[in-house]
Amino acid sequence: MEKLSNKIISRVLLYIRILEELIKKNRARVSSNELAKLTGLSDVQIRKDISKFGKIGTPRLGYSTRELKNILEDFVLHKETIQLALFGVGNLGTAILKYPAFKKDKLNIAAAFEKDKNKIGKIVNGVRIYPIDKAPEIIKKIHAEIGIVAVGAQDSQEVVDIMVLSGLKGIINFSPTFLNVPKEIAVRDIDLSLEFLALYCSVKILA
Amino acid sequence: MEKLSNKIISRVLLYIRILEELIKKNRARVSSNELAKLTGLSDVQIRKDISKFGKIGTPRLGYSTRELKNILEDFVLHKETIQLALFGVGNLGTAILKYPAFKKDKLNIAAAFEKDKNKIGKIVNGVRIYPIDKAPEIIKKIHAEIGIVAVGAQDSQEVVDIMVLSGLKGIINFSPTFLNVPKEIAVRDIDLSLEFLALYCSVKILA
DNA sequence: TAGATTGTTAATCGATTAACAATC
DNA sequence: TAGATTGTTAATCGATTAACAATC
Repeated sequence: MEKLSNKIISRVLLYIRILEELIKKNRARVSSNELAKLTGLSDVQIRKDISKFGKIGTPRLGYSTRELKNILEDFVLHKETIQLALFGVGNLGTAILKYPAFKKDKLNIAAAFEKDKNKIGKIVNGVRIYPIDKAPEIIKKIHAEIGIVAVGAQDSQEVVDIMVLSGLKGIINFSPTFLNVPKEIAVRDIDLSLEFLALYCSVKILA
Repeated sequence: MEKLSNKIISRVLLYIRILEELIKKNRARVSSNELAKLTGLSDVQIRKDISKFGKIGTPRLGYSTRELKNILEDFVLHKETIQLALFGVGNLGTAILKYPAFKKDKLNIAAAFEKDKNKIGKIVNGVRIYPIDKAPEIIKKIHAEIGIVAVGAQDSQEVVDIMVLSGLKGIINFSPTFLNVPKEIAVRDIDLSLEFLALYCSVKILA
């Protein structure tokens, strides 16, 4: 099967969410037209996306919600569990820990690190908080592959250096700073600043 | 000037960030090549993006960091201040309130709403927290245009109904649920689930 | 003048949409 | 069989990259 672009994958994750809602409501079937309305995308795009996974639908009847969800999920979620390490358990870090994950067994935050001594040793949502200097040792032990930067801008580079040292292969960065990282490490920057958040909204509003 | 795509605008916001860093380090000039290294983009793309704003660079010398930053900022940030209203002051809501905004006078969270009575009346980062049922009244008073959904999945639809009622024109949704919203309201969904966060990272890692 | 870097035009690539054939 | 909906092929659109001319 041909490799899917990130764009398609992120739409597929959206389809999965919506299919779960429909299944919860005991809907057995759904048409591309209805999915279009629910997602804001076009029906053609949805059929095209789904067609990458095979001939799953039935003319006149649409798709089986359950079958479609299973097929999409099987593809999107890797076979092996990926372990993640969280750096920073402030408001943002805690929000991430508590955010619902729909397949906890495939992606798992295995440890969290903090500099605040009052938080060390605590367990938030099942995840234990360690001091930052233990990171290299613990990350190796738990085989974490991806690190999440949820510390303030002033601490982020320092934390990232430790992450690199610990052998992480990917970094999800919530800190609004430019990170110096060896290029073999994948970095995904996520910007929660008002400028970014409002971007698409306000462009549409002001257009 | 031709209208810019969201893709370009979000790169422009990145350029502004990096230019600010460079200015802080007293760098007067920067080449497209150096910006390419700092952003991970190609030098051609950077020159192409910048060329949309005019002939700003000087062959052999590159761009003036200060001039470029001012021009980009002037364009990206609208003239008028946009007021926002935040719904939900839990961990995520608090993180958003505290996240650094680089032009606070252009985008401003003017009020926050909560159902938790213990939080009502408090002020977080300069923003007062009101009970949710006051939302329609207060939103009209402060002329808020965009609302941020930072409540749990189970409360999100209820909160959104109030937002629609209050006359907001745009919604930034952090809740991992599908929202029922009249189509004249712009919705931007932001997914903080591990699946989404790890998406690009893990695809790259596992590729 | 020579060399480096910008800015632009043309080519390529990928994603979306339109049209329609296949199928239940 | 008729009608509705899927799946696919071709056309369009937009974004990126390559090549190179312009300029300091």
